[in-house]
Amino acid sequence: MSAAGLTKNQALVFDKLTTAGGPMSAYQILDNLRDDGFRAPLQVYRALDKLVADGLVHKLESLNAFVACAHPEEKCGSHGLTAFAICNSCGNVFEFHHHGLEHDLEHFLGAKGFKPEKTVVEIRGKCANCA
Amino acid sequence: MSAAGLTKNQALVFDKLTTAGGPMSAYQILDNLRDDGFRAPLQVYRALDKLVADGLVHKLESLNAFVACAHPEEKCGSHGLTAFAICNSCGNVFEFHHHGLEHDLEHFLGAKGFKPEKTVVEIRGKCANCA
DNA sequence: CTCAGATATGTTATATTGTTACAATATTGA
DNA sequence: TCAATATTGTAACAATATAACATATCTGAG
Repeated sequence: MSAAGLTKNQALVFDKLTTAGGPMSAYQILDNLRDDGFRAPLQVYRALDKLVADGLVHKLESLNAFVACAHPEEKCGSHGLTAFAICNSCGNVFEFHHHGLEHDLEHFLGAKGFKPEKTVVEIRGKCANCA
Repeated sequence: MSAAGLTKNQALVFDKLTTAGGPMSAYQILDNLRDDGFRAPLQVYRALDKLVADGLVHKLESLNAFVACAHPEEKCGSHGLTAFAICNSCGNVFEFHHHGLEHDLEHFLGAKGFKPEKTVVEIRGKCANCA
């Protein structure tokens, strides 16, 4: 399916991530799109850049991997900071949003004159199934 | 100087990071320790593994870099979640701790049965000097 | 002391992640 | 139509990290 306004490569990458339902590295995506004509990492990274900029995909910094947004219909970022709980056992990623967190951080950092642009919150641990 | 209980390589890496006063990539550390006999990345990564495990050094996931703990005297982790404000302009890193944040996250995730093991909080933005 | 186990270090090669530079193609609108 | 723009293709490379194995050093039991 894939959201509107995406180019062919962007749609391919987005579909692959959405179908996977979990995080994939750029090179996993590349390997999975060989049959669709993908040959070089740049094809993946360029698509990811756009998808991340649009909030359709998130980068997991502690994993160097990418995951489809859990609710691409709403503009991600409009409902508080985006955070991820990542299970170290099964690899499942749970995306959530937390206004309190965002307010706390803004208040704390605002007092120091720091202007946040992008906030990374990733909690690594064990999910309910693996605990 | 360097804390007690460190081996030669660990002390060299720790001193280098402490002296730098800011984040360094593993390969920057390697290059800076050539004169001390460092030849291969593994020498750096092994030292970093120990230093990070001991809480003397933190890894900045969004930067793939490492920084000396701002207060190695106290065991890091005993005073709330460790977080970093990272200036996108000057590269300065401000380490801070926030109990509220930690409680919020624990409460929120605990309700979902998720057991946190390590939490990454990195706020990228502009510091007071660069804003 | 001494020597065996454990720890730390050294070295080479390789895997993984990400970017630069440039060429070709496709799209769009005046 | 055709020129400007956006997108895609390709090759080479840079940066980050680990695997596998060899050597050296340290430490404690005998």
